[in-house]
Amino acid sequence: MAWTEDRVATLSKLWADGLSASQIAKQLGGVTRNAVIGKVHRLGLSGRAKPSRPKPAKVQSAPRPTPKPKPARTTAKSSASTKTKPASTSLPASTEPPLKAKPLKDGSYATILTLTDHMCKFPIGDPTADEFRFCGRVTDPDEPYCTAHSMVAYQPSRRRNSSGKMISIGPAPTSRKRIR
DNA sequence: CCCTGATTCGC
DNA sequence: GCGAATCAGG
Repeated sequence: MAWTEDRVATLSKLWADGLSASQIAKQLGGVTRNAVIGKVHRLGLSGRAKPSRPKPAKVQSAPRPTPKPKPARTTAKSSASTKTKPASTSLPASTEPPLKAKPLKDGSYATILTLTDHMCKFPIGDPTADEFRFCGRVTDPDEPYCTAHSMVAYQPSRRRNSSGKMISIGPAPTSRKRIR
């Protein structure tokens, strides 16, 4: 399974959303959690919830039989500070858009198998549940999400409504399913 | 024992 | 670049 643009986009979103690698792997399908983690590292976005760690005192002193006498690895690549995630779209309004999860109304939902190029790939529902689907609305040829969902997807930070109601779209890092 | 991410290295 | 194997920690 190749890492297409939309899959990488989904991966990035879910990873930034706080989902674990195994959950992302199950959702994407065809990959293991190791693949997800490996890709995440390759993309350069490994530490997401670790802003307070300028000195990664890794205790990698394990006597693993891995000969590595060449420390030519310049660790000066982690330059990302507490910067927010770059949003491709413009900054949304102060209040969240009135757009909620909107699956197809004729009953046919888009799944990971029925997704095509111009279908919105915004995840809806619990990723670990069987009822998990995607938006499926028409999108621009470039963006993985429909116009409305792209704004939601690239929100800089999660906010709660004044009535204590969470934005009920996207995957929620709740519930864990037993596998294996 | 279950899970998590991190790293290495053969492909 | 990819990901299984492995490591290390919670």
